[in-house]
Order: sequence, then structure tokens, then C-alpha cells
Amino acid sequence: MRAWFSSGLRLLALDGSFIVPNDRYNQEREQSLAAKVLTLREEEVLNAAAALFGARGFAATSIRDIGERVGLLGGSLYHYIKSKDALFIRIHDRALQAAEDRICAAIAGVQDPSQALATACRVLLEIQLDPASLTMPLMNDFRAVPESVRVQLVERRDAFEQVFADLVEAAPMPAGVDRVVYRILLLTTLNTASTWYRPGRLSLEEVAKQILRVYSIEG
Amino acid sequence: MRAWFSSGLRLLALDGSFIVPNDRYNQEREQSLAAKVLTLREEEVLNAAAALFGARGFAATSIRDIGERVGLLGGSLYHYIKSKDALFIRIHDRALQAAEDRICAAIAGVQDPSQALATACRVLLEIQLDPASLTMPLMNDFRAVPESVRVQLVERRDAFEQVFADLVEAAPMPAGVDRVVYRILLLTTLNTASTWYRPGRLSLEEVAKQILRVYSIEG
DNA sequence: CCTACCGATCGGTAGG
DNA sequence: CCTACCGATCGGTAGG
Repeated sequence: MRAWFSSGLRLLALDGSFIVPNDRYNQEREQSLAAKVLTLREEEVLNAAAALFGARGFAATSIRDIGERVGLLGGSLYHYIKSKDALFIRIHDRALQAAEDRICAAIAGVQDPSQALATACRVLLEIQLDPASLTMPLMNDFRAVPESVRVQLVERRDAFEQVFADLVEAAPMPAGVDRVVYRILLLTTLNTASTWYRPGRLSLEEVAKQILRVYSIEG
Repeated sequence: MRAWFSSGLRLLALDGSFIVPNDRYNQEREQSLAAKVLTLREEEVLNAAAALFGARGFAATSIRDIGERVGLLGGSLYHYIKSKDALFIRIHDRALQAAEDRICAAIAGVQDPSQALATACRVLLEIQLDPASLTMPLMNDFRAVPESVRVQLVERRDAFEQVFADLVEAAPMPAGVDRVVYRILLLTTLNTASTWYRPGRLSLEEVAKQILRVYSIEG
């Protein structure tokens, strides 16, 4: 049995990765275990950064802002991150992987193509509107991001969207609708819902129902 | 007859304001004539700033970037602008006013509610996708903008969207669709089209037709 | 994890 | 319209 496993305390983070207490063994193995095992402190840094990137965007979020959220000075953050660019890419990757996992799990047993698409939409909307899973720094608007970073974000996002491309391909469409355009509009709608939705008049379920209705999905 | 009128050369800018050659009379009267009469140089500055804000967002666009585009050093720009914040608000206001004017002119003679909504959508899409009228710094994503600026942008944008609110109110909807949600989804779709559309497979007219079809608008 | 700092860049100003 | 500069802040590093 591995040391980090026998150490007892182990938590499952929102995105499916393990969180373990910060001990020497873990610090030494961090690199070789890739991104799978994180210390509590690392998890804190990622969550704080995700929240700020999501709220203000890449350019308007400073390393010192992120540090302040977790009680560190800016420079000290570099013990946990390689660079601001790499941090953003990492958060984006983890958020999309977590979303993809949740969506694939939710549609695994669904046979009807319309029902599968409806379910995928509902789960993505849940993720985008969940204030706790601020883990989603809005997959759009890469304008303020350096070019070299943007190409990596776009590549990852395209992979994620393939899930929806497949679902849209299989689902029935209104007459004369281009499936590529439809998929883009649908995903934009789901991904930007957090910019306007505020709990109150409509519940999350009602918003989901409205979106499915506008997009002619029998859910 | 007014001096600026008799000076002969007068151009109509994209957003409907007049452009006149830079002469002493004009410079002296600029303030009292409000924002209606602009020197060529001012127009240049606004267009360059609009293009950069639109391409990179507020936080990632520097005053020096804008200056470079018009052949000035950063500091020299302050002869034409009051502040970066004020510049952004001004561009946003002018772009929305120009869009509103074009849309209202286009739907003026249209009686059928569905036809009117379809026309408004087509014109807004044209504006958002016209590479020349980069005058539109994407009316969404105010995340990187200072709070004091954002409230002014939102206020102006809400006024603009009232045109669409009225059109959606009058138009027939699919059964069970909430008109407020519908309007938000429709406007988001039109306003973000420039983030994904590239001329090639589909023409602007085809994209418009697709959007109208997805949103069940008989155009 | 902090102190202390680097060079670069930011929005903006003074003075001509 | 430029030179020359202000104080603030940026991402990032060294050394402990």
C-alpha cells in the first residue's frame, strides 16, 4: 500500500482528483504522480484562482490578488504554480475534464438521443450556474489571454465540445437547421448563462426547461 | 449658416456623427457642440480604441497600444480623451446608439411582428459581424471593467435592449417560452456571433437564417 | 512562506 | 504632440 494511501485522510475534490494532507512524502511525489494528487493548500490556490479568473477574467486578475485570497504574498504562490499562464491552463483543463466526466456519467444510461442531449444540457447548465463550482472560468472569452495560452485553451475546449457534437449529430433537429451552427449556439447559451442568471424569479430547473424549449429539445 | 457647415468638407461617420477637418473653429467649439462634431484625429482615436477593446478586452488594452495605432505616444492621447474609463464608456455609448438607430430605421416600415423581429436580428448580426464596424467592443463581458464603469455600461445596454424587449413582446412565441429568457438568449446569440463566425462555409445571410430558424422566427 | 527586490508596464500629468 | 516623469502595479526571482 502506498504511503499517501495509508496516511488515512483522503478527500475527493469537486473535479475528481484526490486531496491529501501536506506531508513530506506527498511533496516529494507530487511531480511523478502528475496532477492527480494535490495538497490541501494546492487545492485552495486553484479554487481561489478559478474564482478570480472567472469573476474578472485573465488580464484583470493578478497573482497578488490570488495570493491574498489564500493568505499568501504574491511571490510565495510560485511555490505552488509555475506561472500565471500555466495556472490558467491548468484550471481550464481540470474544469473541462470534471465537466466532461459528470456529463458522460449522466448520459451513460440514456438511450433516446433527445433525452441524452437534454440531460447533457441540464448537467452543463448546473455546472455553469453552481456558485460553488466556480471552478469554471468561463470557457469563452479568451481575448485577454496571451496567444500561446489561447491555442492550448481552444484545443482543450474543442475536445470537450466533441461530446456535444456527437449528441447533436444523433438528435433530431428542426427542419433546415445546420447542426454545426446549432451546436455552437446551444453551447454559447449554456456557457454564458452565469453572466445573466440570478436565483429568484426562475429556478435552475426552470431555466434549463426554457433553454431546452427554445432549442426544440424534447426533454 | 454655421462655420463648420460652410467649411465644405463634411463626412458622415459610421455611427452617424459628423466628421469635419481639424480647424481652429472646430477645436474651440468641440465642447459646446457635445459629442456630435469630431475631428478626423478624434475619429481615428475612437476607431483604433474600439478595435483594440473589441479584440483584447478592456484590461488587456493599454493606452499606449491605442496611441501606437494612431501614431501617438500614450501621454499624447490625453489631449483627445479624459481617461481610459471615459474612453471606453464613450465608445460603448456611440456603438450602441449607432446600432439602435440602424435597427429602428430598418424596422420602421415593418408591420408584421415576426418580420420586425427578424429584421432587427438581421441588422444587429450584420453590425456585429461587419469587420469594418469594429465600433462594437462586444457588449458583453464587462468583467475586467472597473465597477464604476460597469454600472454605466449596463445602464446603456439595458436601454438598447429595450428595443428587442418590445419586439419580442409583440412577436409570437413557441408554446411555454418565457419571453424574458428568450430575449436574453437571442441577444447573447447575436452579440457573440463574432467570437465564432468566420466567412467561408456560410455567408452572413445563411448564418442569420440559421439563427432565426433555431429561434423559431418566421422571417 | 517571507523579505526584498528585478525590469517592465500601467494610467496619467506637467511643462513646453 | 513630445519629453520626461510620477506612483502604482505587474509577473516573476533569489536567498533564506
